[in-house]
Amino acid sequence: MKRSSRLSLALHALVHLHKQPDEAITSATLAQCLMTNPVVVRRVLGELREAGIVTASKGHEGGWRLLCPAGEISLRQVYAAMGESLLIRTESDPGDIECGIVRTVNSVMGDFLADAEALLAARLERVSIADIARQASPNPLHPHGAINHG
Amino acid sequence: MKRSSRLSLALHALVHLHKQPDEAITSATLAQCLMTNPVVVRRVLGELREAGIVTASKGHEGGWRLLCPAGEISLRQVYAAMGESLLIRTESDPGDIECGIVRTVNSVMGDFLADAEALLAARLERVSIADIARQASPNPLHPHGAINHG
DNA sequence: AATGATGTAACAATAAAAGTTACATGAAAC
DNA sequence: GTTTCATGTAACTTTTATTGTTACATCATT
Repeated sequence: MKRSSRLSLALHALVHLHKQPDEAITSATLAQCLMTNPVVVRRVLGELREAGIVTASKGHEGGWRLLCPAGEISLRQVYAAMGESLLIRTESDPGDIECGIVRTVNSVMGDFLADAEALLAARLERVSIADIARQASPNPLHPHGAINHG
Repeated sequence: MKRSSRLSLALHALVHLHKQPDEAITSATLAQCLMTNPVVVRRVLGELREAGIVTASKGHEGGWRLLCPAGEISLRQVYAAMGESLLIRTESDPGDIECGIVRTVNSVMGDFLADAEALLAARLERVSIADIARQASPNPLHPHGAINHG
């Protein structure tokens, strides 16, 4: 895994959980699907658990499940749950603050980013996990659309 | 300096150049203002030079100057010149591409980010370096800022 | 020529993210 | 109640991106 891809990981995992609603999926299995480590999966899904999107059960037949239908899980919820921003912070060192120009640049960019953040959230609200799953395999009857990837 | 702050650095430098239009400012001087290193300044301003926003002259009395009035330099131009995105890339490893779900997640997020990028650019277009300079230290004598034409 | 600036390569230091190991905790099966 | 298997989490290592630094070639001006 290379970049800041926790959001991607989360979305990917959620689609898998959506596609297999009958039984819980373990971190180890998901890790194989996502080509990463079980602990990384737990870290990411742990945030989704705290946000009430998924649930985890221990022991035999344990693992992860969705807590609500995939059509009701918006990307905005997932995004918010991850506690990270799609926007890069542009602020400079606190030490620079004594310079009025730096303060203003930080302020202008801060306002701008806050604005942009709200805009992004509004757009993410419109897409659900089910939308992604649908797009991943539009027609389950067609062979290459219906493969159970993993 | 901590984070991805090249855009902030660029804006800060441009405001300084705007405020001292009579003489060129050296990388060393700017580095002091921006609390960073002369080479870093050259790297950042070098991109602005390639974008036609500033010019650099060598030798005695050399340094950096604006190529056009600060009121005509939009943050979008500066943003584009930096060749970086305010949006974090969310794609996973190329190795993951064999999985249809990963492809779809990457595709969905890619489309979304491209869309968002255009939106950000449109908003950055509306703010100029002069706007930031004005906000940093409003000039009581010239409330609208002196247009440096020629 | 001497001076003083940029341009750039090469490397070091730093910080952020992800990967890994190890183990405690809890739930279900036997 | 013991065993088994899963999560929860801490601690550490590895990797990657960014920035900082040094060094020096290049070029313009005096």
